[in-house]
Amino acid sequence: MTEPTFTTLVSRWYEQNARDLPWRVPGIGAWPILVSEVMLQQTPVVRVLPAWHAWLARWPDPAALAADTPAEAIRMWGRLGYPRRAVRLRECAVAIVERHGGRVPDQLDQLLALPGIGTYTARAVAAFAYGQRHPVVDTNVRRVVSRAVAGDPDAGPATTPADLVACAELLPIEPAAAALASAAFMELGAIVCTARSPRCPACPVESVCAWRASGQAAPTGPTRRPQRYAGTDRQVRGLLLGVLRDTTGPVPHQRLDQVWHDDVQRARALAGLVKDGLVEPVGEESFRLIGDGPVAQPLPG
DNA sequence: CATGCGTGGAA
DNA sequence: TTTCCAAGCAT
Repeated sequence: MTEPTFTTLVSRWYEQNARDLPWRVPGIGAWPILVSEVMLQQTPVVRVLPAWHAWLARWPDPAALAADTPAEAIRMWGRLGYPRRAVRLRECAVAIVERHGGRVPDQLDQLLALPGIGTYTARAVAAFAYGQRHPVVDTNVRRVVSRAVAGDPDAGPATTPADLVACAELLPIEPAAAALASAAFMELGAIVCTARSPRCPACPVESVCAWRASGQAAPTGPTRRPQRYAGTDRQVRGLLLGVLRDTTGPVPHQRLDQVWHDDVQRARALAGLVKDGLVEPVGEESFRLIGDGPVAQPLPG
């Protein structure tokens, strides 16, 4: 099999144009890469950068995070959004300590079995941290391949097995080159072949792009109307968690009552936070971040 | 497999 | 001002 022109063009472009992101530093280690991948799930790079530095300064390895409380993980998550990821990342650290001696596993099935690690993240860690040859398929890669190879302006809403096969066929045989190609596809989608306003004049594969060749039909908008944020349970959860995050220990429910007027919705949101393992009741009157209790004191003497 | 799950900045 | 997200995951 010959290495496709498309892949070499994108890889060369990447070598010249890649952003120098800290988790791309050679030899950075699997744990920093894993943390970056989880933080980057639905959160923009510019907001991840400071949180990533702070997180790794405090918890340089899985064992350090596993030994701390979920509440502190939620606090250090700051306002990255989707704070369940913070709790899952800590659970992931616990599992890494228990199952793998504190070292991030390098096998795809072992990675996939960790909390908060799905198809994309497992493959990203295996490829970027361990140099293995796996297709790494995120929304950027699916869009790039959909356009340049298939000629479609948009990719499907979710990654399918067919997407993995299509991407695998684009990868060089040599594992390190394959990992670089995957990073290059992602970068091209993030920087040039963006969803709404692709910068085709700056694209390294404009000359071989099927979408371009077929007249570049306009991307169609989202298939379904996205849920509005204002007034949703999501917003109320965010407000409640904001108070709990900025307070150490239990918060009386009267204080939580002030964040939202609708009793029914507020109670539902709070119950959701408890159900999701982010918050726990303390007695009859208060709530706190999960595990945000007094640390066990060593006995005197 | 369609939904729920935060956030803050760009268009 | 309102809209639309941005390197997904779990259920």
